[in-house]
Amino acid sequence: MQPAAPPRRVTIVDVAAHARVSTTAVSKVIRNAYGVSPSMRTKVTAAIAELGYRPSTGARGMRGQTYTIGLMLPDLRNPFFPEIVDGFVERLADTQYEVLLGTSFCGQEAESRVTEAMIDRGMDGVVLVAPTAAQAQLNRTAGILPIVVIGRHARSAVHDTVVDDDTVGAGLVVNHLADLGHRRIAHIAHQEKDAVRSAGMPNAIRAEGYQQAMRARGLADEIDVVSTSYTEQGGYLGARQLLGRRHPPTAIFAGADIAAMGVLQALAEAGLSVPEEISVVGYDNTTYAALGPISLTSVDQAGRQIGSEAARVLLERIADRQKSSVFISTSPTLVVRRTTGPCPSEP
Amino acid sequence: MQPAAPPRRVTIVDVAAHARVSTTAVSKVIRNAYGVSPSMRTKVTAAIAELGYRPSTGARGMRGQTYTIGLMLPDLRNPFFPEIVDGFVERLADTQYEVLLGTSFCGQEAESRVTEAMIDRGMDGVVLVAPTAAQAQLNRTAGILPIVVIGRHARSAVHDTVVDDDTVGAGLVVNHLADLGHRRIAHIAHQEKDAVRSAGMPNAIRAEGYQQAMRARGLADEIDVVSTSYTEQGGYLGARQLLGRRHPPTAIFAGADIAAMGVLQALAEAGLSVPEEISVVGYDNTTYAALGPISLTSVDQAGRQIGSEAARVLLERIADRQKSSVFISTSPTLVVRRTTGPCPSEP
DNA sequence: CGCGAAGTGGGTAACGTTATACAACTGCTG
DNA sequence: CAGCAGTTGTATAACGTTACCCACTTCGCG
Repeated sequence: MQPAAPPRRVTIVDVAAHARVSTTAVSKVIRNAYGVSPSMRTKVTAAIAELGYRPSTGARGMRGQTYTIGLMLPDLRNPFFPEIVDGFVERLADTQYEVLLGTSFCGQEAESRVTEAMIDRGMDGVVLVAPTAAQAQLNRTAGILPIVVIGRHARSAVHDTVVDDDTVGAGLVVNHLADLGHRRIAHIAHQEKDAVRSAGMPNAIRAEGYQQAMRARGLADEIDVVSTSYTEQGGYLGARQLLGRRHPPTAIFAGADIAAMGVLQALAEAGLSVPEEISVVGYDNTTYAALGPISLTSVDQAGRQIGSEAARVLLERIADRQKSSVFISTSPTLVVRRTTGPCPSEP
Repeated sequence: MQPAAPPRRVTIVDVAAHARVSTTAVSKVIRNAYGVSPSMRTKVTAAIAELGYRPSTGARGMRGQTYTIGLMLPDLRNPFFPEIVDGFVERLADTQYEVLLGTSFCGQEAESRVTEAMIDRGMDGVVLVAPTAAQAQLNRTAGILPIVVIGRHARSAVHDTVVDDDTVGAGLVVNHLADLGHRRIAHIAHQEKDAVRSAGMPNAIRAEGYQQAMRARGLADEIDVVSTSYTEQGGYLGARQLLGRRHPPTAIFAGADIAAMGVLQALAEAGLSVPEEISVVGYDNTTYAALGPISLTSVDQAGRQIGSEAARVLLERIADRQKSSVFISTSPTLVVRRTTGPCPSEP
């Protein structure tokens, strides 16, 4: 006895035969195209339901749209990205579009591989979150299909961009700490291997914004940047370095929450209590920051909003590929929790 | 002046013309099919490179494979899932397959929507991580395309399954705590709305395994299960409930790390020090647990291995759809960190 | 009543790829 | 040297859908 033969999929032809109409008619109905009478619609809809028909995306793609949008994330562990995804998917919820995700695992090569894969699969549009590809490469991709770039501060004429204003975010942090009386506020930055790449990337902007804000508060002399990486390890090493200073900072602004975790660990090992002896701030307001036992003051990037805006402009561009490109900048907010407090008075 | 017309994509016909061979020949080369001479291969490969040709997945799908595999995650925030993805993708790295991700946002409806979307897109196979669909539904899907189910303990004759042995995992926790002298070991479980659904799901197995292990250690009388949910809030509420007992537990086994976060928060608020006064254990060994300031003892599910095994069996099934189904069970390990310690002596 | 416009349905030719079948050629065997 | 088995390349027909065009009906209006 053979195991049940793989049942052939129901096609538009089957539906047409069942409803005793042409395939063209069925196609019109499923596309909501012009030229179908109500009675026709009823008949066809019924046939579709009875047969459980679902259009083949592959075949559709050969003639036009696939109703599929690709969203590339650099990494699945940073809890900030799901915020973007939420906002994005929510916006697309009552459209016909489906969202499929890809991840580059923070690698250049995988990033382009995934991007190409999405193009090959006929996606109607693609969102690239914090891509590391060269701008020229992004422009080339934008020539093939509509794309939205999230998190790169460079403007492009050929694709839309959505960013969070990291300059403002860094300013929020510095002002908050300065308002608490801190002067020796240090920053832990992420050092990109490739310096050229780094320009316009969030990490560079944050470091820049930090220095700018310090100067604005008359703290130019106190500027102290340690360049490691946005990792727990990077934060740990950065903090160790800062604690070794002749005059250690009274506040540390880590460029990312994950780095702040390493900072907290280093401080705990050094026997320093937070925030009594030293304050710590992160960036991204990830779920790490919100965890009760951590309760880290952080900058919230309005990820949902970013995702939502990205979906909006992508749909607009899919509808009109000639429209001029858009640059959207959202404003971050500061979430004060329990790792920041008044500057301890000097002994 | 018109903005550059969307350049038509290079097709197999273009390659064939450029290399002065038939499209069939090109097709054979890109598929590594039988019947191509070395010289032909060289010619075609060169033409492909020169033209930058990439096959259209949609068109391929109409005749056979799409070289695409779908991986559905219930949620993007649980840091355990990326482990599975890593192992999965790694295994597929040197195949032609691309992996695209989908997420159900822990919702029944979205789960089936995404699954259907993957089927419509002609995926060659799909991996479902901790799906909530009824078993009958899973079997139906398995009739359409190869699927691997991760995390459901029920065996199926029509699809492959990979699970981590949660019974063993719960046993590791209980034994570890009992070895430390604890007797009043409580468990915080996840209560599924739909009791039927719950059977075979990891949460149910963990609770069951906990009770089994307690009995095995002669602690049957101390069994104490609080049913809330695998969320920070759930852990918090569960812990509060346990602390209100006449004889509060000296150790709490939360069924998931995220719940353990809530437990730690509740303990901190109650002024109890961990692990001196009370021990806490999580499950999943997520990145939360590994964070320095948290340092939670947890059960590691070998996510990479699960993903890797899933990829292996999926490829096998794609190669031979008639092969009999496989049930793979991996063994968890206990990662001891700083939230567990000896049972405090009674005052 | 004639005629155009609007509305409705269908026929057909793509879209880019692969599976199948087959033709042409090679080299070997008896 | 006939015959046969491999080997190598090609022609062709799908696969499921949609865009385009055309035919037919109905209706309103001069």
